[in-house]
Amino acid sequence: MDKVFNPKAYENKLYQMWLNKGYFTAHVDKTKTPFTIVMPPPNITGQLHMGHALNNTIQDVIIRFKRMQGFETLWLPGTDHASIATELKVAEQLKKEGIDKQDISREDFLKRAWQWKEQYGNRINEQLKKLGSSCDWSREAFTMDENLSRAVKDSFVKYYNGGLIYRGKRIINWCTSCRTALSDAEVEYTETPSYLWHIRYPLSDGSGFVTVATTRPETMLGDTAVAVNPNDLRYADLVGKTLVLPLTGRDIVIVADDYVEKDFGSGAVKITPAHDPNDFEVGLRHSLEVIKVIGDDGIMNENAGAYAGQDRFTCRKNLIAELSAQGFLVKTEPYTHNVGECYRCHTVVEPLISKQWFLKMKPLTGPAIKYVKNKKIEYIPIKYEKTYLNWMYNLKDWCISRQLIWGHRIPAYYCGECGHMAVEYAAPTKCAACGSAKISQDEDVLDTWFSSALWPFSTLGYPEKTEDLDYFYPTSVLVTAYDIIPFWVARMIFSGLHFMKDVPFSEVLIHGIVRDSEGKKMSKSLGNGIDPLELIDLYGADALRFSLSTGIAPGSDTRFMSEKIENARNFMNKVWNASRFVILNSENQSIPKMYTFRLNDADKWILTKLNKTIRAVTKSLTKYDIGLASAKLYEFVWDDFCDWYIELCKPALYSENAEKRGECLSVLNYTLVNILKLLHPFTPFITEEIYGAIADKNVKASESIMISEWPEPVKKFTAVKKENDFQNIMDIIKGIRNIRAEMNVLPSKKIKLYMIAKNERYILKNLAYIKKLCNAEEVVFIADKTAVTEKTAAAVFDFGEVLIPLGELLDVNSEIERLEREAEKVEKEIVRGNGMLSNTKYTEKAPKDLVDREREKLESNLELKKRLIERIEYLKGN
RNA sequence: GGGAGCAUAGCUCAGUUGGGAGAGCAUCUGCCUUACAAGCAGAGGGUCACAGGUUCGAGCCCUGUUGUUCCCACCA
Repeated sequence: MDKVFNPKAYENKLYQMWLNKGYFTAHVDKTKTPFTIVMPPPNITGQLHMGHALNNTIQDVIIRFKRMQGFETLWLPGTDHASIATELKVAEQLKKEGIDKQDISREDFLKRAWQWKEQYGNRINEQLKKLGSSCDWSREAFTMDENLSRAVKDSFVKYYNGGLIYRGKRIINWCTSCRTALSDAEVEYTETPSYLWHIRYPLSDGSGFVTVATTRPETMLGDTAVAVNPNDLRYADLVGKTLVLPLTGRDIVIVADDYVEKDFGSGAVKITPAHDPNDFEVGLRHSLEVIKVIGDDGIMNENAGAYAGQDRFTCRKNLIAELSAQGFLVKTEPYTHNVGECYRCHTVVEPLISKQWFLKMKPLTGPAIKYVKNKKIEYIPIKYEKTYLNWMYNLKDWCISRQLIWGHRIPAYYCGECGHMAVEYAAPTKCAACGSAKISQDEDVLDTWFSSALWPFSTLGYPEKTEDLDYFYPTSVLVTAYDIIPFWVARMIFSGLHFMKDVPFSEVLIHGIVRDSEGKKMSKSLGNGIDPLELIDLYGADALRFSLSTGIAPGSDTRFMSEKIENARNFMNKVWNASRFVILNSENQSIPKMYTFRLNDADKWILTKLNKTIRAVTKSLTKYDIGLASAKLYEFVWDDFCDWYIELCKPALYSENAEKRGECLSVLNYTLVNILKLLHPFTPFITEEIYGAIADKNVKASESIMISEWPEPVKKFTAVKKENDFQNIMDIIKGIRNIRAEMNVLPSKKIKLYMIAKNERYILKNLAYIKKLCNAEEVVFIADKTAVTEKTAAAVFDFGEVLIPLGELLDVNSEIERLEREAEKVEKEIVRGNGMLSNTKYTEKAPKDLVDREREKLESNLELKKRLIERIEYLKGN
């Protein structure tokens, strides 16, 4: 084994070994309980970033833990076709070749998109393998695979036949750059400083004017009314009259509508039904004309009169200038408001009226709310349930059609003769109404998220009734970041309930996002992203995984800091070297099986600690509290096992007694293997590599740690009391070390110790530890401190004293001061303990074992105080 | 406008059912002690944002205040 751990030497090799052995592949096995996770499918445009690394580390920790616990685990990977994102990438690629997307045929574009998929679609999966992800690649899915597309078509037709999908003209969010409709969830709002322009609309009869305010003046060309609040006395007698729309000369009517707030602005609102959702509603209520003035490309259209052909923002500028010149512009007020942008290309979204396909939300959200409220689906942490419910309550119908090429084409067919529309699973050959064969399919594709919503069951074979679907659905836990709850989690829930009549998963584990060291979101535009692959290259996949899974609390964001991964790397090195120590010492030794020999006090101590760690880690992982589990492990491995137990083992290991050596190695190997197992879900590579090198056959039951059994606590010995006793030995060691350090005794200097102890026999039994760990060469037990005439410093305990002769190194006065400080501390403890125990309410109400412990503490403190005072008196007397 | 979170050591963060405040990094001291200097031993450092309340007991539960972050809505 190398002196320093070297992940590059084994990571790829081990992953290949796992693959070859088929450990990742799940089987339908009715004798076992399934545990299933469907991976949030990364986009085929994607490259592994820290978010993926965190998300997949968490999933892999859970899956590996459950696999070792004996569940039939399936972690199902796959990728998403990412309609808009991919289409943008492909169009970009074409542009570099001088080809405009509009200029090539649908078929040619699709060919290119599939080429992209072939070329880059698998990139991220290869990167996930580097991370150690133990997913079942044999079941890998892609949202546009034939069977998944079948699920999409099937569910669309079912929704349609059930009256849940309809086609209609509504105001939708339109991206003028992607040239497609977007759902509400796909619009990102950013606060943007702009202006509120106040414009004067003259009354047709010349008797005055009404002032309206707007942030989007260019839409006034499509105004068909001005609305006021019905209770607004200022405008009461104007309702029904007409105004002349400036610059157009068109007459528009004044209507009264509750939507208008009296107190905002002038209390009069221009109404553009074609370009604003609220105005559209007003328009419906008052049967207003709908005039669309902005085209799909963001250019003013023929209805914009003189402004036709101008870009919407150029038009805005020109229009303002003209209004101002003609005296219609009353005021220009600075105004900051939220502007919607396309979540993919960040072009300002234009609300406009358009004929689109919608999925009705109300019938679907009902069950989706009920199942979550009834805890059939549990959010972890629970606070995200509110985020989800809040979103569900306020859902409007989902615009699911996209004017894109790359995606699932909508299975609606139109007759070229009579216009009859049919929504069918398979394309009809002739029109059902007129018999014509002139049938064409709807040009639109579906929102990417429509297919993502079916992921937990489409990947398992739906709509076929497959064995997989039967066995693995509902899945167990969904692991994802909170930012995707509306897009994905919510939609999977209502889709699963609707089509499968059962929840898609029973738990949703929400984690945070990885931010940079200053707490900023990592993004391409900021250039503050950190490449996980570089980190793997520098520190190893295990270090990256461990740094991502430690110090995190469920649901909260983490900052990435290089210190953190360095620390994780150091920990890996620690594990490596501790293992090296055990393995090298085990060479050519005869090692007995555990529990065939008498355990010594140090063994009992470490095994008790191991038992506690096994319980704690298992409990935390069961609750998916990855951060807590890894922290407990870290502490046990580094502090208890490495810093204490290994050191305690050295006297025995370096002794001539082969039997003792073997027994010691038995406990060392046993503890080490358990540590490796507990650590394996977090750091699979290093633990597998070390497991392979373990020589003690007694503790190695399987060929790979990955498929070994999860540790169970051993109830064989009641070591709690022993642990306390051994704590005395550790306290003695710590006390002596402290004095040595404070008195500047060189570590290499051997010292002599005098001991006065009530539990002399126990200490005697464990004396070798004290001698070794304190570098003491001689220990003399005495009955009374007066037996020592040398100048000594003292470590004082409730059970005795350790006197360390220091000769001229010792300044008696400062030793007295040191002991007095200690006595003071103890006195405080005594006052506190007395206070609590004299409070009858406490002794009555607090748990009995707690009170007992408090009593014991008080007693030992009283004893300690007594000894300290005696010691101080003694020194003063000299 | 509505909702949620956060505030703990110099920094970044943990903190289980309410039962004597923790880690890493940084700082200070001493050590290459035959697993590990990516290390070892020792030390210092906290009014758990503030003010109330519940309780025998509060970092943790309740109310309010201040600061801060995020999500949703989109009143022109």
